[in-house]
Amino acid sequence: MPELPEVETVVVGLRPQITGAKLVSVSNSGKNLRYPLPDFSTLLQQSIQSVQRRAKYLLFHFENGQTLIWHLGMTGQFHVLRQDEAMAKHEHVTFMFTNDNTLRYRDTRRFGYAGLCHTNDLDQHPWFAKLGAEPLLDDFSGNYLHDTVKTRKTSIKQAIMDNHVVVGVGNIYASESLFRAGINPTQVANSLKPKQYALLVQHIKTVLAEAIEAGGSTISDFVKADGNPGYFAHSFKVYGRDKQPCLICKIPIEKVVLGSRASFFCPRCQPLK
DNA sequence: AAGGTTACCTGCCCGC
DNA sequence: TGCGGGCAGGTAACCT
Repeated sequence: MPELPEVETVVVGLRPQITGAKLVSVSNSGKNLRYPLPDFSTLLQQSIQSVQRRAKYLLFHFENGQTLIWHLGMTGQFHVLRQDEAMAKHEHVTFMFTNDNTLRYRDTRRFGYAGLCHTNDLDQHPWFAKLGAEPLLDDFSGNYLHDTVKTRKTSIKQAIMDNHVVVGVGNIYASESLFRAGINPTQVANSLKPKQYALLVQHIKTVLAEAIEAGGSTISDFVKADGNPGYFAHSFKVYGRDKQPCLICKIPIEKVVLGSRASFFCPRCQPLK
């Protein structure tokens, strides 16, 4: 489900609701997520000091120097609810706080996963150690992208969806940023012109920033922490628009499968070179 | 080392 | 109406 803008939206929504809250108990459905859940007992009686995003992970920093790391997978959702509100279908973890609030984790497909790590050791954690650049930071540049994919013969779309290259760009925003940059998704990653790497980087940054501004993209089940959908899906120019007219040149948008992921592009606006 | 395939899981939509 | 196949926003363990 969530790419970087959706995770950022969840973090921004949760932050004011749970920062400072002291954890009193944790319960779970008994079903595993992608991996077994961590032992939450060291977090009991600890307050959440801050909530951050890194790549597509949520980070909950606790006062004892531990960080709860959480990935939403494809269908993960967090909701802050009162303690007396009933457990929803597919709700798998419930965190109870001293202020009568609860943080609930729902995940239909259970591709989400969580882990615990000392905050100072986050960079060495296996989930983070090999990650590429954060797309919204200045070190993600045309030169960086060019240098990072110079040995890659895969498609440019698969390259920008690879966490080792740049984090947070999933299937939707990969197609959308390539359209904006006028680059064909099937183009071999190391064959772009220098200016195209810079252009693509610029468009990845702007499309992600615009999507964050819109509260993310809701296709079927993404919801913000307040339970409402994000609105960026209305701004899709190619994603899911197979056979519909290009918004620029009116010829039909095409669909191609790359790395077993659907990819959408305009053959005229994104010529293969 | 890069790249292809498979697996994890549920729900929905489509065609027969 | 029912069933099977394919597909869905992600990641990583395996192979070659």
